[in-house]
Amino acid sequence: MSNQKPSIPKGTRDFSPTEMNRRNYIFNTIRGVFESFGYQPIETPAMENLTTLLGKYGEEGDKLLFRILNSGDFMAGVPTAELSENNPARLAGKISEKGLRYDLTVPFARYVVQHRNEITFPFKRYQLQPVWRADRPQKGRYREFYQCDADVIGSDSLLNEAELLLMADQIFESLGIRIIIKLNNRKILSGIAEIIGHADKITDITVAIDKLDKIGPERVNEELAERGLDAAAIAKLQPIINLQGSNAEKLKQISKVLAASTEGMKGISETTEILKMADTMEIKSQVELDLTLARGLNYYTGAIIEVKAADVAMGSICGGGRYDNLTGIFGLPGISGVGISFGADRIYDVMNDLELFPAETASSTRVLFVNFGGEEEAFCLKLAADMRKKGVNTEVFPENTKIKKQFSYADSKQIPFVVIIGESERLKGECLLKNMLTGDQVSVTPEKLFDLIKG
RNA sequence: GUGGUUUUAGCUCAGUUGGUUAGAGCGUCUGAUUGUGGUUCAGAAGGUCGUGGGUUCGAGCCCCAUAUUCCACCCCA
Repeated sequence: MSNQKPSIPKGTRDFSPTEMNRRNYIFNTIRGVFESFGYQPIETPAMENLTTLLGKYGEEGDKLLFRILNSGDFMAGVPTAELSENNPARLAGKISEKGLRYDLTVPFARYVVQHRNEITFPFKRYQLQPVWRADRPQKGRYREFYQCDADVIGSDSLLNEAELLLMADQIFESLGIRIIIKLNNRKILSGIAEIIGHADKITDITVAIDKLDKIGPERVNEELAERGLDAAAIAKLQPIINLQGSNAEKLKQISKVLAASTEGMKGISETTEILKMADTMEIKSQVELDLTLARGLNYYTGAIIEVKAADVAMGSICGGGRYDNLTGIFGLPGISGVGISFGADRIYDVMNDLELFPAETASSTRVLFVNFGGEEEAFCLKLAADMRKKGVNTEVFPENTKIKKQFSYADSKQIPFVVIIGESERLKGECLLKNMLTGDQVSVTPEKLFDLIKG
């Protein structure tokens, strides 16, 4: 066996105990809010059939799918002629029929169709699982990362949209992250495209407008021209590109432009309604109507939601929207869904940058019993079991080694209390409790230990 | 997928025009202290310089390939 250097694939990471404690803090917060709104957990397999995944994320998405080589003799069904053809796409289809999931929404759509007879609609589910993308890694971008999705399927009510905004508001408030919620609507975008006479160019228009705050209005106009829009159409777009003011003012201005578009006006009334409900729900974060928001255009049909951290430059940390016919491709048309997805890894990075993690996320152990072996050890084990029954996270040091070593251990794990029971303490029926933070020691009876430790 | 960038001890980084045995801080371990951590002092361990080739009397340093990191584009959580 040669001595190989250990490594992990590009864009993946190990999570050490401190990171895991912090990540779990994020997951628990998200899960808690999801459950408080009545969402129920499901999980789906890491891998899906490629037929489920392909074609759902556009051409780019297909390229970013991790494919799994068929087991056994994966070359069995490939005619020798095709090997020399140099057609990777065609060959890939024959030697691979499974892939790692790219997001949680498409597998969920598949799940809903497959389990339609067990599900009561509206169905509210949440799902906290990793997804994989063969993207080139950079800051805030990983090849394996966790999404935390909450979706409602089988309800057209805009109450769901507003509720998702409220959940985002509550989650980021309890994590201590100040956010800006951006809201848009696919129907408004369609209306704009329709009005300027380029309904077919909606993707080009939105992709270009999406870059507004990045490259500025002039270069957006250049890009629009490059993407095949005539001068008249670009001129008509200017009121949209230069849109300013409060949400109400923006809606007023857009409705003037879109008056002739039924779909556009529908988008405006939806957005007005969502904003009104968000207001009733007393959402604390800033909610901003932003027409340049064009994420996930491949399947969103109504509201589009994106959340950015107010105090850190990072891609979006949360995104979502309504999709009217996602289950249609799997043979169940006419079911509308709306969902939101939290990017746990980016939220972690934001919290790390802003130093928002509470100190107690460092370790979960509250008390360590020093081990002196023999009868003292037996005594400690009983006491420790009692502590755990009362809900205190408790460790007994596994070996009778030097006290110094045992204290160092407690210190490095940031365990706040250490209990010392040596022969003299045991004979007196007492234990010595040390507070590691202050350095104070008190001698107490085992009965009183819990009260002093429970915090 | 395109262009650029990074890689030296567990971590963060020095390392001169290519020249003896590659250094520091932090961390780890041991001891000062056989019932006390975090502070202090002393000592020790830890490197095929990302990997594989090449040039050279001689390569951490130069050349090629490759992996990896980060950044911009594309796209996205």
